[in-house]
Amino acid sequence: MHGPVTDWFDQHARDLPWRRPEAGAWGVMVSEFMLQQTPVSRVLPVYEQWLARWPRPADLAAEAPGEAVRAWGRLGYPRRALRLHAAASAIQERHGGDVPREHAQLLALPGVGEYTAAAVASFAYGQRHAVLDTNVRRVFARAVAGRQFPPNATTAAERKLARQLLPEDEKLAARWAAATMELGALLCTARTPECHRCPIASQCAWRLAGSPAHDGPPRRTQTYAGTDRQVRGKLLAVLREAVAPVPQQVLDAVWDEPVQRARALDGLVSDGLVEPVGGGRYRLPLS
DNA sequence: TAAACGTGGAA
DNA sequence: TTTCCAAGTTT
Repeated sequence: MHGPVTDWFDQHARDLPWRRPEAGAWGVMVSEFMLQQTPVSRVLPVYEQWLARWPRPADLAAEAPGEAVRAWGRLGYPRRALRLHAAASAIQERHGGDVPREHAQLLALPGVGEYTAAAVASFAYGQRHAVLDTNVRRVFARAVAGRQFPPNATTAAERKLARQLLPEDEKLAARWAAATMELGALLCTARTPECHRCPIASQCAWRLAGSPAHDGPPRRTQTYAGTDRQVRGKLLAVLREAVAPVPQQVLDAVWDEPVQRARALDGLVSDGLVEPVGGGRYRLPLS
């Protein structure tokens, strides 16, 4: 199935800015942080702003972490901004300002997990790594395992399968990784897959089995309304827009339940996303 | 291992 | 209107 998939990719791959040669490893890394749990369409404008403002890791490392949080805008999960800033600092201190090539060194950076380390090594440096994101896992679940959806958490069996399917040739392996991910993102989607356009529809185990509905344990869904996360989001939105420290009283206006509001603010402070400056005032972190 | 962690667009 | 979903990591 490799040929059809990589051929399809050559014809249909999106022209995304982080796929252009000028993006470099830093561009790839920034995009990978932003794309964690966030759609491409929302990442695009913020990515352009970040790369224009901080074209190298050293440029971001020289800024206050709060500026990263501010520039993160409404992408969500703002701890990613903090971790990307910390990763830039680590790259500056430990790697002379260059994004490391070694998977183990990438993995040691803040905010870089199994997926992101493999993605940067593969996409930026053309190395041979099994890149297992939600798209690839879904493609393999369907094409190989004959199931509609992969398990909730990545399993050893999935990693083994991904390694087995990885072409031996390094450059081909990197293309395969990008191609399987793109296939999952564009055609083999979660909700309404476009099997009629899929280059491996005739070999897909799930289709051949009659496209059976998901049976295993229910897929985890998350609530949001009324949670601490929603309160944190409202608090941080005020602080992102503020140019000066914000009085407690202003923050109090975003949520009426005082216990939950205090808990959310404490959480933001302990996460390093918010800095108390005394006198009951708060701001995005300067250090 | 499971829960926490944002946000907004599409179905 | 509600639910689902989006290139995960950390604890």
